Amino acid sequence: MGHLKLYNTRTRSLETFAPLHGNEVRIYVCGLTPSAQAHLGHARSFLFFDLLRRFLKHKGYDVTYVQNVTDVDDRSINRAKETGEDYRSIVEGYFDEFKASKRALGVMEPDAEPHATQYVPQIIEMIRELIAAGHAYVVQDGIYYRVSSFANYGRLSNRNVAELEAGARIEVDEHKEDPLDFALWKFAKPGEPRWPFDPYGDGRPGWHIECSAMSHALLDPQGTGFDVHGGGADLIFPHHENEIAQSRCTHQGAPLARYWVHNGFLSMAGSEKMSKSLGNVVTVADLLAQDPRGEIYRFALLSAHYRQPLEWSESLIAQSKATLDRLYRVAGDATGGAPDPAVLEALADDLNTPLALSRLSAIEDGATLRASAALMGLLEGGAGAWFQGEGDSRIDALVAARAEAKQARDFAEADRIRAELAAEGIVLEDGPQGTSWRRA
RNA sequence: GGCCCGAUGGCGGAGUGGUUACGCAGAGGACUGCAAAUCCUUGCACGCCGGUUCGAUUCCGGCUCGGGCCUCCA
Repeated sequence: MGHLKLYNTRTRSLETFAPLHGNEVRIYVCGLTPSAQAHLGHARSFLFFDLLRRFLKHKGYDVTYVQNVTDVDDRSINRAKETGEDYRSIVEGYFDEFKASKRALGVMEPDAEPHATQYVPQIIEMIRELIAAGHAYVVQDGIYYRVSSFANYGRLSNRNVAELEAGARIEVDEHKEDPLDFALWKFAKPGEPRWPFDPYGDGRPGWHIECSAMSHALLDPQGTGFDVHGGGADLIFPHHENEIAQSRCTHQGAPLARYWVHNGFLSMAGSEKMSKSLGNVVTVADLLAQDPRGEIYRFALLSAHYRQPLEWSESLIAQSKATLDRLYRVAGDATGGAPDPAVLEALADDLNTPLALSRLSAIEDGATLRASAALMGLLEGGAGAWFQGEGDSRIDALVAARAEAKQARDFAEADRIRAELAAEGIVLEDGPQGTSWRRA
């Protein structure tokens, strides 16, 4: 075991992880564009990278984790136009909601959460460099990256430019030299948010350049590359391909990141990838309304390997809840254990969480179980919190009344009380120390 | 059309060239006033067709089916 093996999209193989510099691990994950409500699929991605981060920290690495926020884009601007609201309040609203969801799932805060609009100077600087080097050109509606100027374009996603051009749709925008060229800067139309960029014109950054500029500013000021770049599998092309093109051309050709890590998608049962446009979304808030124990959903999301598709269903939730219930019973209130090597080994194997979760089930010692589960951010609540709720005097009174009835061998009354509680989702368990209760 | 990934028992989901995943659900038993929880026992499997092999769910090829990307996307 020992070393982490991680699947690298760039080489399409499992590699043994080693940091670029000493004990430092620098991770950049493409975050959210909060111009619409985020859903569970987004949560899955950030939950996975949270796990990677926790694991590397556990391994003793000094991890810096950066996750950006694309706080201005076409969609938020359009929504602002429709509703008359400021695009910033739209973005902030969705972003705050999503932060709450992440908290509920036990996802740690990133070390930095740069917003694109805070890095406009750095973005502009990078665009200037690209123009100066002949990698970008200015036309009527914006500034574009010249894909043909970068020989390695397509390397990450295993595509070649000729095929991409053959398959490219006819662009509405005929200002570009080539359909594959992408926007670095979009000139502002009347009423749109704008930042000055002399001498070319006011406007806003394109999506791809934001990530190149922010990872450079926060993780890699030397431009020699950082360790892990992550995101959803749908970002491989074109987003990450474009980032590489931009960054390598401004960093004397150094690779942008050593490991490229991508997670698979979440779908609804019998459906395609979860997405707003298909209307098949579930939000974390929806789930929390059903059962506020966010850990259930964390567990459920970890039950499939991160690169595999995961089909979300009611039965997955029920299974996760049942398993977690049992784990909490085994864990009890034990503390001070060390993680089980078998769990560590499973996680070291490309974060094989389904295997790690099954290893967890085999642990009999409460302290070991808790320490092992903690690696995945699980079982972090007290056993009492999970089972008992927080001392409800009404329920306690009913339980006491039932005990009396039992004492008097009035089982009809005892069962009536039990049924009454069961109707509101309270399950009673009689043990040697008396009766305890939990929420079903 | 191009590129990529997957196909395991009722469900989720590992793994392996020849013997057990594991969890949830189910069945039987113990315990219980009856339950619940717990413990014991237990049934159920490797998409199809070829090939390699003494032997393949595991390796190779083909096929079928499913998913993803090729346009904004976690």
